[in-house]
Amino acid sequence: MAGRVTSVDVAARAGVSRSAVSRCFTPGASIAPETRRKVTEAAKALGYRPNAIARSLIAGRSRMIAVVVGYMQNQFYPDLLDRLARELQARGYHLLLFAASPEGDSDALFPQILAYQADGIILASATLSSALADECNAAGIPVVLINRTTDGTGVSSVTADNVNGARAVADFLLAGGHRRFAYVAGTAASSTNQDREAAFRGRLAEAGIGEVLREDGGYSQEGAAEAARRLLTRRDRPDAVFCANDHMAIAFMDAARHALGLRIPQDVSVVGYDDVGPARWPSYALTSVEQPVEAMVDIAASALLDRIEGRETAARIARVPGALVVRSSARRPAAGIMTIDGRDVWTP
Amino acid sequence: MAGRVTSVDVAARAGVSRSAVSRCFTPGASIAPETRRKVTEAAKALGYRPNAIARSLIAGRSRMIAVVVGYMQNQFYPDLLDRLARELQARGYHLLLFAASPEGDSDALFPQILAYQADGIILASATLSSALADECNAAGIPVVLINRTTDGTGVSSVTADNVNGARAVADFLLAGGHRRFAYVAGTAASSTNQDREAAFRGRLAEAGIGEVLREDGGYSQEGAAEAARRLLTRRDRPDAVFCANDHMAIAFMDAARHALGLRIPQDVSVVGYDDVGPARWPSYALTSVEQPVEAMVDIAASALLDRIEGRETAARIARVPGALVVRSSARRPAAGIMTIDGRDVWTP
DNA sequence: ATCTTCGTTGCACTCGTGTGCAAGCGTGCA
DNA sequence: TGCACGCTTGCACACGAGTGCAACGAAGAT
Repeated sequence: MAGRVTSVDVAARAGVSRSAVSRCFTPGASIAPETRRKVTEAAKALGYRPNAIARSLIAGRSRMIAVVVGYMQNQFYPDLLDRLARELQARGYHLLLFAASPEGDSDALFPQILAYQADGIILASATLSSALADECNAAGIPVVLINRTTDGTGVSSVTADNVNGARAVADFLLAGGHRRFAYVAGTAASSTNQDREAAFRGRLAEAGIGEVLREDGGYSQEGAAEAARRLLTRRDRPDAVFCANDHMAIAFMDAARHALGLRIPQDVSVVGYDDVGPARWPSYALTSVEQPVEAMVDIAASALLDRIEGRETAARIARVPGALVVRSSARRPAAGIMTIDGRDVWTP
Repeated sequence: MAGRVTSVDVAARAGVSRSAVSRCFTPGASIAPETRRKVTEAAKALGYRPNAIARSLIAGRSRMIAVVVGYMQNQFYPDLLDRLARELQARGYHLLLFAASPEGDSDALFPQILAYQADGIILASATLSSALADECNAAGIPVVLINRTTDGTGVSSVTADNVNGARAVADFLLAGGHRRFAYVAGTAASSTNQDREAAFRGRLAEAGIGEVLREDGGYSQEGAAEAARRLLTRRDRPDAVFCANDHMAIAFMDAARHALGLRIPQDVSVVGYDDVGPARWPSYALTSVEQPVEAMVDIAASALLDRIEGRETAARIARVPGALVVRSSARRPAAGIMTIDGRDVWTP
């Protein structure tokens, strides 16, 4: 029962006081080398590990970060979670995972997060209600949103540079000679979706394209497949479709090919957003704007920990640029594509 | 600063002792209705939430379950994690997530799991070293392995019924008239891989097939693609390939089609294991043995919580059956396929 | 030899909550 | 009316560790 060893046991065996044991495990505390040796030895012999729970109680910091995720079908979120767990572990923090129910009653999570004294909270979902973020912020818990922004002040956020990303998609499709455009939307209320749609339409409008078809895919594959059926059976079928994320783009492609018998990109070009793993699978070879998971995690972790550890008090709003990775799901323009590190990238 | 409200504040406002506050939030404690009302009112007014950390300290139970995952590329694991988080939340537990490094030095996690006083631990990976499981078990922490078994006693495990699953694959491929078989292996040391391979070979041997080609895919897509290149460029190319999981089967199919120009299933039949989301995507339509996430999570959670809460002391070894879902990545036998709940299932 | 100084140590209090124990109170029965 | 019983309640201790404070000892300075 190694789990039941306390500092009292170690102190007794080492012949010192309990304070000495505590100081031995507290970096920077005043302790004689000889005492440290005795304590370390006794601790090892007994298999002693300081109880993080008790430490949290007195320190007022749990070194736990609550992470709330919505759904995991979109490979972007598992990747994010994986990186996040490693990054936080490396920095001495741990990750308390909460799954928000799809209906968005994530408010029920607030008391639980509070109860566990999480030092910070990361909301990783484009669709979570921002009420949770505001509540936590009001309670004094630093919050970082990933893949979403909010109007509430004091809340940090890390997103892709959706505006420039969506503009690049518009430029890329225009350069490819497309004429009839469509947008398959994610959840309309999500800021990420709004930014992508507005920037895409805006750039097209600058180029004189006023009409952009629109279908709501609700960030789901069923929604995207349905959108494909509706868009691609129109008489004035679009020849270029921008899906709000890869997860939907893949379902869109599958529906176009297998349900409607169309060829990609000959009959219709498809572009996604995220550049997740499956986008690279040869069956899709999806042209997509990358959302750099590593960079986003680094920034999110730093923003959160800087606030938790008091190095900074202001909220940080970060927009991370990502390349438009060109593969073969969309007609390629004659110029503007460069190969960088083995990837074809749109650089007009 | 709603987070700084303690039971002392609530007691003062309600005009009762701190004990009364505690009892108000302890199910089954002796407390008068009127007192409860006063406490509840004061608590609500102050935004009081019992501190789970302090509660854990005194109760000796943290109501946290450590979950260790290996990698998240294989969609099975995100799905598992998602279900697990919801199930544990529903039962009043929370999930402390640990990402094990791919090299398998997951032993560094042991002290951390111990320090946080996790009530139990779930190891969700086919490839994690069982040393961690044995250490936790020795420390008196209930352990459940998912997707892996171990020889160590006292450790519960939940796996698919790999033996019957792999046998079904062999039967299915034999019924489809295939002659030359190959197996793309996962990590050789994983019990899941061993079970699947042995059962597959065993069943084929019973049918008089002694030779089964083998390539190691190491549970990675790169490995599977390489395996495809090696197997499918042989003079005696196999006409039926069983991949140890869907994640590899998908990469195998992509390599076969796009790198080698083969048709599936005309030139080669492919069968996977797990029946993850992408297996259903029309581009793959992968025939695969299902690994029922919901059932596995239910069993794992019950097995763990029954031990934690003292209802049971023995370890439980569960093998969950899963159907062989027939799609079009493998030649279909003339008979033996039934449609159940909209799925084509192999039922010889 | 005496005083000062600095590093080290232990005492005791603290974090926020659960709970055994005994006292308090009200009620029902004889 | 008196007694016993049961439900409530508060006191006090416990959980396991961090830390300010004062005392202690050794070493250096005068």
